[in-house]
Amino acid sequence: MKKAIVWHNLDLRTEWNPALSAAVQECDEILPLYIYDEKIEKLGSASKWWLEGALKDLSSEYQALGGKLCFRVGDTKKILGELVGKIGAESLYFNAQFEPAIFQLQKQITKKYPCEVFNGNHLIDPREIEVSKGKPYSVFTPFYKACLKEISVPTKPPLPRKIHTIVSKSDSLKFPHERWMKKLEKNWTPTRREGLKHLKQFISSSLKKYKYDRDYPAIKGTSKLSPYLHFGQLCPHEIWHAVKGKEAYTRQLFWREFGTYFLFHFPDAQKKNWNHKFDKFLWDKNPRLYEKWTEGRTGYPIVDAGMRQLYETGWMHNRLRMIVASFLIKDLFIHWTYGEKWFWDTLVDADMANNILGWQWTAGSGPDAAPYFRIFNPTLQGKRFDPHGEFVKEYLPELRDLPEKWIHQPWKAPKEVLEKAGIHLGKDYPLPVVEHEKAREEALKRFNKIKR
DNA sequence: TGAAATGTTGGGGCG
DNA sequence: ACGCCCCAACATTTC
Repeated sequence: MKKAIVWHNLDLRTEWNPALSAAVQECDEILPLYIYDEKIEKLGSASKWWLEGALKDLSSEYQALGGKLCFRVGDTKKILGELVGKIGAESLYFNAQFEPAIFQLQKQITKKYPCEVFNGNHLIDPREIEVSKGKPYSVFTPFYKACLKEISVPTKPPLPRKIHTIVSKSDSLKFPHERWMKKLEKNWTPTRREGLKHLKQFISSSLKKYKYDRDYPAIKGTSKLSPYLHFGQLCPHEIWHAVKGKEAYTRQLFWREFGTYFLFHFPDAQKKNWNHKFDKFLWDKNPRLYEKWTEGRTGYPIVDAGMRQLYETGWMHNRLRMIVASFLIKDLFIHWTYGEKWFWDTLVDADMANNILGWQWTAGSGPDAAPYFRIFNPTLQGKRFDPHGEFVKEYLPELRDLPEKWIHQPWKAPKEVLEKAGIHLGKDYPLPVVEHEKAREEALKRFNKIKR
């Protein structure tokens, strides 16, 4: 009788799960286990909400297979040690995680117990992409090309209709609920079935025009698969096969790989500027402005609409992530780590590596980053990517009656236009908290100081 | 996965 | 008819 533990991490699915498939094939009985360990990674609010739903869903997937998932809260090593002894497990099966803390933990576990480790959550293994001149890739395109040259994506691993699991006592699946999470319930269903539905729908209706549509927040042109991918309810391998050949989308899948690769090779980047020149940058501490940014009350409609979409739905369109990030950093001079924290807490797809890469990219301190002088003009970005103001009006109903011409710059609208639209600036909708043109000049000055 | 400043060109108005 | 000027429209450079 061979017994083993299947240790789930961010692979909350039974199908398309190489670790689980191998365990079921090679063992007589398994104990499927998920451990929530805050010492390894403390989740944000939105992630906790999603995790709870995803674990419920995983439980029911196991039930459908005639098995049962064990869920525990606490210290991973302690719990694993206890369970290995209790059930007499010969080995552990799991999919690799490459975030620094969990990677180190998995490494230690591997030394302690016989383990079978698989790559179930990523298209590439960051250790296997050849580094050039002894250094990891720090530019996306060559990295991407190297991946495509190396890559061989496995096909679906087999999983029997019925599996035998060992039942062990579980902790409660419930996280404390915040009132805010009601908003998430309205917008998301955190199950694999729903993820598959999104995938199917995306392929049939948006994939063809993805390259163009993905930049327009008013168009539902993106896949919205990110939370399902993050929690491993969908496997990147199955997405790869499903969208095969669509370069614009595949490229985005590889930005996720690049994020993982980047943080794996530069774990310090989690807290510190990857480019140390930026350590000398003069940031402002301005809690009042930061708060206005989080609330979507900066007076720049495209920024505010993005921030409110995030708060209302737990998700933000990619184009807007770039715009609001540029605004926080280059118009308000607030350190990127503040933005990173807010995203971590509120995004349902909050992913450590992607989040860090995204923010360092915007700040200019990351690899292959936007040059410091690349500063988004929120009015122009609005006009370009939400030309009719449809998106802005969806999240800023107070601007509903403002004509297209002024929708991205209400402060410039003539008095009578504002009156007719029923808007008293500074009351119904804020005046701009900073003047972009001046902020831009100031940003260039400050960036110039650290250039050299 | 920028935007502003500066440079160049060419058509049309006009003396 | 010609040259001059103006200024879009586009291209290039700079931050």
